[in-house]
Order: sequence, then structure tokens, then C-alpha cells
Amino acid sequence: MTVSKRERQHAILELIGTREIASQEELRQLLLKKGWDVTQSTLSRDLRDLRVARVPSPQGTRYVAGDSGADDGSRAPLAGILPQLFLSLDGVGPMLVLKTVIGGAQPVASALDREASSDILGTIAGDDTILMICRSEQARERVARRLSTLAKRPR
Amino acid sequence: MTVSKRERQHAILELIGTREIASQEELRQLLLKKGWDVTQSTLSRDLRDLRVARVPSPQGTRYVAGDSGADDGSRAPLAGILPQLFLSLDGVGPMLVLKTVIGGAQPVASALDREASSDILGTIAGDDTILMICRSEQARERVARRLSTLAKRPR
DNA sequence: ACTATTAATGCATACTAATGCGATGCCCCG
DNA sequence: CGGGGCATCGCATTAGTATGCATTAATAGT
Repeated sequence: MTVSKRERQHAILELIGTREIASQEELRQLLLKKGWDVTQSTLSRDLRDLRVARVPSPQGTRYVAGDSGADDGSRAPLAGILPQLFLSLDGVGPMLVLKTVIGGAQPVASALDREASSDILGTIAGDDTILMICRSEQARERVARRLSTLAKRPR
Repeated sequence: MTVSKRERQHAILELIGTREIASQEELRQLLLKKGWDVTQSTLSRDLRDLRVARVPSPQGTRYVAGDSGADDGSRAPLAGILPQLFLSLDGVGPMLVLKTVIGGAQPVASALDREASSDILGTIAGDDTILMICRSEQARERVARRLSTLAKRPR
């Protein structure tokens, strides 16, 4: 039944927040004492649904209720988001400054980081501005050319 | 060899920060391409040492470099946290770009600020990247040398 | 009420990760 | 040199997690 599944998952989060649980079998035992009788299979699926992380350490591995795992747009490919968010591009020396719509800098910067171009030493992003440090002026020009091309592509 | 172990673990953190890695075997293959040839056993131990979390989700499980746990950051000395958080260092002109594990930039930058070196005009930190503006290229080289030394210190 | 459809599970098993143990390579001290 | 103390790592094996498939429920439509 649907309701009990939710309640069970809630109970799981409580247990995980309260104690140090090392395995699904251990979790199963604890749930048993609380009246829930399910198999390890179910727990595996519950933990996946809840995105509960398994963190190993020299003191043993433990389950921890994660960040919420909301993977918003932070995994979108550059080519997909740049046309929507891009505003302008300019630079000096080895630095490139890209402006985006408000709130657009973080997703664009994270897409940029993921591409791991050797032309870019790193990026720092605020809310609507990204500073890219390039390896050289030449590198900056290459990056600028590529970004303007990507930005102009209509989706 | 101690050195290669630490380097390998850094390579692991970089890979994990860049791609979606689902298993130790997959990680092993990626490391192989980078010239590291180790077994799954070793990766299991490395991931434990690094406290890398394994997070399941409906889209598949993946490894994510967690918070690194212990340090609450804001008052830790540079030498203490850098080895844990450091990923890479690079620069052009008077600028130095330091990459850290996700979430590591703020604590490192604040530790840097507290040292108040006259070689560094200032720092700007995002989530995993720090930009340092140095007084000169020579200053940048000094700072870079010092930071790599600190970063390599075994915990 | 009957059948189709979808969810939730258990079972058995495939897959993945952790670990006991021994081998190896260092480093240091006598 | 030679042996002790350490740390690292691979191999083999065990421990633990994920999943395909079948079953049972609950729900909806006619």
C-alpha cells in the first residue's frame, strides 16, 4: 500500500538521522523493531528513492540522508543552455568576462567547468557574471570564438 | 610509494568531480587511461580514505566527493585543510587559480586571507575555485610554490 | 463484478564493494 | 649489510547491494 511506503521511508530517514547504520540488513532489523517487516530488496529501492548516500570512512561505512540530491539544471550541456542565458562576452589579457541573464552565471559556469578545457584555468561565477581565466590571450580568443558560436545557435 | 598514492587519490577526486562514475570498476578504467593501474581493492580503500559517498538515484548510482566531513572550516589553518581540499593549481600573469573539491574554495580562501601575505592582493572564491590576484608574476610563483608544498603534506 | 493497468514487493541471483592475508618495497637503526 | 617496523597493494573471498522476474494488491474503466 502506498501510504505505508511513505511512512516506512519516513521512518527510514528518522533512523538514519538518529543512529549510525552500516548496512541495509542492520536497517532492516531496526525497522522490524518498529513494526516494519520488509526485505533488503525493498530497502535498497527505498534508499535509492530517498537518495540516501553511503559514506565509507576508516571507522566504518554509514548511511547519511543527503542534500536532497536535487540535480536541477546543473548537469545541462553548455550548448543547450548558453543560447537562453547568454548576454555578452568581453575580455582583456587572459581574462574573459561573460554576462548572462540574472541567475544564469552558475549553471553556465558549471557547464563550462564540466567541459574541462585546457584553455581555461578556472572560472568564478557570481549571479549574472562569469570570470574565466584563460591560459593565454590566444586561448582566450579561442574560447571567446567558441562561446559566441554556441551562444548564437538557436535552439 | 607514498607520493603516487596521494596523487592517485587526487586524480580520483578530479575524475569524480568531473564525470558521473557509477562503480569502482568504471573508475579503474578511467584511471587506467590516465596511467594509473590499480585494482578495485585499492580503489575501495582510496574511496574510504577520501570519504567519497556513493549516492543512488533513479538515474543510477554515482560517486560524489562529499564535504570531507571533519573540518568546520572557518578557523582551520591553511596547512591543515589544504592537503584535504586541494585539487590543482595553475596561473597566468599575476593570477593564480586554485581548484578544490566542491565546497572547498571558501574555507581555503578564508585561510589564505588570514595569512595576509603581501604577495597576494586579494582572493575571490566560488564553490570549488579560487582566484588569487598576486602583486607580480614573481609573487605568483612564490605563492604557487608555497601552496603546492603545503598541499602535498600528508595528513 | 470482471479485466486491464500500475505499484509495491519478495525471491533468487547478478553485480559491486570491502577485507583478511601474504608479498613487496622502504627506511632506519644497530 | 641484515632485520624490524611500516605502509601499500594484489589476490582471493566474503559481505553487501541492486535488479529481473513473478506475484499480489489496489485502482480504474466499462
